[in-house]
Amino acid sequence: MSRPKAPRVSMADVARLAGVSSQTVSRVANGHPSVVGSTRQQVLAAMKELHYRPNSAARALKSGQFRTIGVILFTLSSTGNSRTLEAIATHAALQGYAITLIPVAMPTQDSVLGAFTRLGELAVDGVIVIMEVHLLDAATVTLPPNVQVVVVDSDAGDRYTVVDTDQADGARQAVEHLLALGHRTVWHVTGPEESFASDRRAQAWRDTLTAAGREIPPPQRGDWSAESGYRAGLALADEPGCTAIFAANDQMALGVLRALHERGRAVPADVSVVGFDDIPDATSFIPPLTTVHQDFAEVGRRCVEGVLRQIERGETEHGTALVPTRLVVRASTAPPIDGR
Amino acid sequence: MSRPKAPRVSMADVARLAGVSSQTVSRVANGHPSVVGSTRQQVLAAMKELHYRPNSAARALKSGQFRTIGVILFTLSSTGNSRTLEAIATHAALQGYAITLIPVAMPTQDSVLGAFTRLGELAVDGVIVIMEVHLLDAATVTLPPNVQVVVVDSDAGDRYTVVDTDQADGARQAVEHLLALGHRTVWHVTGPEESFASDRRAQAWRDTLTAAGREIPPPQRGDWSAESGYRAGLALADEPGCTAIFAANDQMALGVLRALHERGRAVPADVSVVGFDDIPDATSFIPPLTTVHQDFAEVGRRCVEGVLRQIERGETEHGTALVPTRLVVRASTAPPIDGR
DNA sequence: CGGGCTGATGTTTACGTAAACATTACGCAG
DNA sequence: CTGCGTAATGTTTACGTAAACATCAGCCCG
Repeated sequence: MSRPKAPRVSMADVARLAGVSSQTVSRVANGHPSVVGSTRQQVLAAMKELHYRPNSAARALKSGQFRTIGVILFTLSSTGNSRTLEAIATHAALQGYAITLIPVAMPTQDSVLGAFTRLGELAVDGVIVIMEVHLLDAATVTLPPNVQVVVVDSDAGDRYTVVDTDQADGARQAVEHLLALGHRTVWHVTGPEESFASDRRAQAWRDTLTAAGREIPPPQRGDWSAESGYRAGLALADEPGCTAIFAANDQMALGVLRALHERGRAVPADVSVVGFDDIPDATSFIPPLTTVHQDFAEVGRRCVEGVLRQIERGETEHGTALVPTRLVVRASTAPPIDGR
Repeated sequence: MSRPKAPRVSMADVARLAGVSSQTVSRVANGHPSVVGSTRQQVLAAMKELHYRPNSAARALKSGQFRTIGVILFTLSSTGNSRTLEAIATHAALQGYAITLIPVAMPTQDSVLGAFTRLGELAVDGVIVIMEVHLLDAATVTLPPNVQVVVVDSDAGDRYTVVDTDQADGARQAVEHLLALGHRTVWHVTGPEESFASDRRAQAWRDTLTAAGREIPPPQRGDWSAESGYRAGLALADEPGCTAIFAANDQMALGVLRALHERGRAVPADVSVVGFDDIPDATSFIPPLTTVHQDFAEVGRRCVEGVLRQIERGETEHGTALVPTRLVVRASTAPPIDGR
């Protein structure tokens, strides 16, 4: 039934039908000016009749460009990654670039190295790495020389072009919001150790408390998952002085909310909770979550701009571009009950 | 600082250094048997020294195959899509295939048509469409003849190869679970109209109630978002006879939980709630959500298998492959309070 | 009125790979 | 010892496109 041997239509076929040379077909395809109107019409008609589609492999071979950007990432399960990826794909498409996904099975240097090795054979002009950069360091040696790199989630702005959310400022806003409400100090649930974003948020949390002259409670280590937030929340629910919690992402905040609920600590009456990310579901948490809004779309847009600038203009300017964040106040934060 | 003109290393360069012909290099690269050991070693050494990487464009031009699968989807914001995509990417990589993302800006026929037109020029051997198939119908005519298609979220098994979760059976399990607990009937919050998955779940809900001889309450229309679930939940909270709600996905269930909470209806004491998807966060809802687990990894794996079978063996067998679902009972369901 | 110039189109070539075909050299059988 | 077969390697060619160069016709200006 199906014909696997569908013969591909080439410029030569179109040229034959239109009665011109294949070079003229090429000129029409690329919008070259020096083709007279009547000829152009003939060629266009022939293209349409034969359903001509340019062969991207030949085009890439000739031009040395693939018009494709590779995106290396570890997982799509985190909201941040998948939303950044979506924004990247959208903006790349707008610029006429396709996206090739390069998933890395596990966040180990071996896996990353493997991904980069494969990358050498892949048809990409540039790469966006959504990953902590330390994992990338070992792999750098094998990076094909023509491939440009932009990195998210890193502080390696001296060696790469880095685009990231302004993690520190977001965390500062969260902590200051809680302090401004009158809380004596703020407890923190962190992300996993390997994450630069988590580090950065924790550091800013510490710095903001220090700057305000507040005590720094021991941080609870999480792993971004709601489950880990739940465990941290159970621990914090038993801390008598804990009236304000800043969770490093919304999913852990969800877990914290559940733990507090189970232990009979009311939010925000007894304890205030702030998250980070502003995932769409955050408005429907119980109660709706005060959180730090990240502009993933903007991060994606700047990533694409960054690689394209490198690819098309050969500019390799390193440095870090920070995308601002914004605190969104909902119902999970309130002043503490005095006299506790 | 950077050298944009890094000259690409070709087989000819390797051949020169190794003192053989480029054809011999090709044979070594492709593991052809008739190359004697010593020659092979020389070539491999030369490859390593020059950091040779095969040029995929040339290879594709020669072979007519790109070893790439395109994935067309509308959005990554839904858990299902992004997790299916991740599974697809992982399995494709295992088979030596890359994934090219083709995002469609809006779920309109025009957008889809545009995506498919671009597709013609893209370097892909096959396509996986994660989208309701009706949107695809208008675009089909422009599908390049060599490209194989597998569809998710559709009942078009007579015209395409379709892989999907067994939506109907999942919904049936959810409803039967609630009836078995003793609820008189089950109310339903649906997904958006255009979604086949939503239709299918709603249909199975209706059928299961009918088969049990129960009354069928008017369904509440949602759009997959937690916000829409919240609105539906507010409406249902005021329904006196409503003791059991089946939401067509977990996010809408989250919204329902919040609405019930705000109206003072306890879950599961007053009302039981069941979701669909089993997103990781579902364990941390208040209370932890009983839901229908979808095996996205398996869906992704079968999609890849399906396209590859078509690409590599030219088999174009249509039909629908259903991936089974499993009800996960947590704390959001319980028998109704009698005498209401 | 003719030479050169410009604009439209055709011809040649190269991109990197790999199939198809050609050429060695070596070993073994007659 | 000669010839043939086979295994190893080299040479040619084609894939589809587009840059570079070549050709041709018409027209402007001296």
